[in-house]
Amino acid sequence: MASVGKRLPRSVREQQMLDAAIREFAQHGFHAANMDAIAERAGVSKPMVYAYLGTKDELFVACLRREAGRLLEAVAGVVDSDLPPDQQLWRGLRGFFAYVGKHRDGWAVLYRQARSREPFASELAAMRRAMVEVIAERLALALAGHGRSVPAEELESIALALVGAGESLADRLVDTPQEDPERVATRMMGAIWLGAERQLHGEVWRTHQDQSA
Amino acid sequence: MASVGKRLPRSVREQQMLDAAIREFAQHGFHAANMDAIAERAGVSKPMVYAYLGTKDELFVACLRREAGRLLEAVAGVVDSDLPPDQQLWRGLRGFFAYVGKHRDGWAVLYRQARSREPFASELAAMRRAMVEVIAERLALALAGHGRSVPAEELESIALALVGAGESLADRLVDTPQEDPERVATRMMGAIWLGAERQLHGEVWRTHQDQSA
Amino acid sequence: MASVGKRLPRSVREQQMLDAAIREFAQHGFHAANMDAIAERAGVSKPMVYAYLGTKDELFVACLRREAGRLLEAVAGVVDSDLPPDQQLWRGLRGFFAYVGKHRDGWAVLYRQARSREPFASELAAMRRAMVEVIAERLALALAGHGRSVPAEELESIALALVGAGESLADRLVDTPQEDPERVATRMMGAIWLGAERQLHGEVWRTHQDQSA
Amino acid sequence: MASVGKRLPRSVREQQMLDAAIREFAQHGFHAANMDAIAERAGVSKPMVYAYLGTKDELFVACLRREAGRLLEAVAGVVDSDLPPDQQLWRGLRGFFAYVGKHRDGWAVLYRQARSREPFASELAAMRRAMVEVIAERLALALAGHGRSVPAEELESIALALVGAGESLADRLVDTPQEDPERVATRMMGAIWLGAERQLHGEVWRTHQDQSA
DNA sequence: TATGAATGAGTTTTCATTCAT
DNA sequence: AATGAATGAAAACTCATTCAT
Repeated sequence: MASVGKRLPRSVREQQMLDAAIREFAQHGFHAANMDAIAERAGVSKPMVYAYLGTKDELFVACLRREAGRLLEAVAGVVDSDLPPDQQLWRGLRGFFAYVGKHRDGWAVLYRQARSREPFASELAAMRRAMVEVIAERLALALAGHGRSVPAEELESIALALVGAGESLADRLVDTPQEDPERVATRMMGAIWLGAERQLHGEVWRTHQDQSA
Repeated sequence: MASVGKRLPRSVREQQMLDAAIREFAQHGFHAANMDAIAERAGVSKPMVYAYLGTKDELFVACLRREAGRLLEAVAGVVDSDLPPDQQLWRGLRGFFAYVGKHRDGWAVLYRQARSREPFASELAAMRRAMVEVIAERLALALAGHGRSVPAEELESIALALVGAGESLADRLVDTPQEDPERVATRMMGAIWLGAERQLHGEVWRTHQDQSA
Repeated sequence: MASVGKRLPRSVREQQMLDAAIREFAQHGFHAANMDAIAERAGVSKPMVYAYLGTKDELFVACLRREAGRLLEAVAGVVDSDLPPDQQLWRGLRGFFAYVGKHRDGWAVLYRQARSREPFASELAAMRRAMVEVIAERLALALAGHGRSVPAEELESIALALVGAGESLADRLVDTPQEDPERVATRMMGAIWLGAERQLHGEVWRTHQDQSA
Repeated sequence: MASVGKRLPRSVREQQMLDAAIREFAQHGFHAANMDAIAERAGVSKPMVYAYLGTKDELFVACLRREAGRLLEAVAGVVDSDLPPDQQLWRGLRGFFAYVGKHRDGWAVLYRQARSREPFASELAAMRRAMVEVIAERLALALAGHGRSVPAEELESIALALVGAGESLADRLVDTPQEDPERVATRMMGAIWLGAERQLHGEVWRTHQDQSA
């Protein structure tokens, strides 16, 4: 259906299958996704899918990995570790939202699926932790540059909140065709960075803080 | 198994079933959850479950609603709309994390499940939107109190980021037994509010902002 | 198909299913046997089979066990351990062949199937070993009664040969409708016992034995 | 994998394939045996297997035939029809067990497998019948040499029992690496021949025989 | 000669769901 | 009110077998 040509080399077919699978997974969710449907979308018989990409689980993981890789490239390609931290953050976010906005069927949706379904959740959780680590580290570097330091736990919470906020905005971006990735990135910088910066400069929010101080 | 089929009144039975269902859903996820298992956990035969709570989907929705209701109560019970906005936020967050921390099998898990699975996703999305609205509104009120205003879109993004950050931290809270809800709430205030406040006071983050200013 | 009645108690249905399964297995062999066909033969839907008797493997084992039990009863019921060993052997054989002859679809065929297919083979091998042990023991007792003894290994080989001969004759019995179980038993006694007796009396066959001695 | 696709002559390739197939069949049984695996073991692509040896069934039969032929040679090569019957039997058995002991994969797998699986069973049954005939004939000749005769049916039963005992011992031989073929053959002669001889000499076992006589 | 690519057809197994009692 | 008995429907996965190159 998707293609007419027969007898293509393996690498090509695999990409077709991944494309098909990603669409199907994105549309119906992991469970409701149907191996028959995936095969049909790819213009291939089911056994080919199994032969090339294995089990449904394995196939899903393959999709996840391909999309994660692409996203990573898209982000890594625009972040330069010599820049000041807020510029890094900004570029990273812009790259991230741009990618998500461009591939509305890709990463973000799979990610949603995977987060709640073992055995993918664990794998994803690891990726996520890695990303949180990276961000926390950048923040620590930025602090060090200002001669300050903040407890690691604190930093991780900031990073985690940041990631969560990013996911949340990405979700909306995916579901809202007219939304502009660049604007989303800008807003997120506004919502997050300004506060993070204050924290990094030593300000603390306290239950009974004196607001005017 | 859980109880000895004692000819209980309908409302009690229903609660038992919901308890059982929530555990099962939390443990295995919506799809892998098994109606047989739920019935057994509830100490009831399957037809009873169907008679009282309907289809698997309906049952899940019932679970969702009960937990959402309880969470809402928990939060609404501690927020007083006469307080200054940051205090409202703080109390709301504390209530939220406290509830999530106490019912690790409840809301957060169902929520995770539901977000990626139609037809629940839409319903959840609605709840979520409502919550974002509420928060955005509070922020607007606070601003008005300071004689300022910010475009509605901006406010919603802030609120959305806030909600996302909250979910993210709640997720970790659920998965991390030793984590203390109070501390999580405090950190979140730090990570978010400080920044939101700056935004609310008119500061803006810009691509080429002058960092030293 | 086999029955018309609906809504029968579990125990009855289980027997019907076992009957059906045994026929199917006997007719087509384990692998080629078809769960659909078994269900149909039993006049039941497939899920019932799975619900009551489990997996194809488990079902086969259940068949095996039922038939083994019946055979055992049939044999044990006619052997009296107070009789002299040759009488025990004779009665055991007669019971065995009689049973096999009467249930040509039952034990012998399943046994054939099972011997070559893991994971049943191991289980069967155990039964077989047990039977060989029992026979070897009887032989040892008989010898002791005559004040003689023979190395255990030797005895086991005799017993094993005996069992093999029995299986062989049983196989033919199953495939040869006109054959008479009683006659088969008699012949086997002739072919085996006369020789065993000589061995038990101390005679030995040797490569270069003097035949006239 | 086994060899490096060297453009070998057909006959060689065929033998390699048969070797591979026999191993696979022996290891997994006919059904579970996998054509892919066989091809891989043979270091050849699947279409080659089909081109040279045909269908899975045909391939199995080919294996069967090759092994049967070799076994036959091994036995026929050592039996001299001028020898006295017990010597013929002895040599035959020794040859048989020696072969089985040396080619554990061939015998066990093929023969064991084939006995329970149509359409091979019939073919095997024929071989078996032939062998029983041959043995019965030898026995008849031996009897004639002594001026005696025994009903054909009787002889066949003896032969059949003999074959069964042989198979049984062969099976154990296959499963018991430390067992010595020569010893097995000796024991079988002891267990079987002594009795057969008595029968051939006119003794009969009877239900109520006088044991002391 | 030799093979990577491709598939039709079938199997076991599982579940949500509903009668009949 | 309550349940054991029963099933329709579907989904994942496998394999022997054959083209097209």
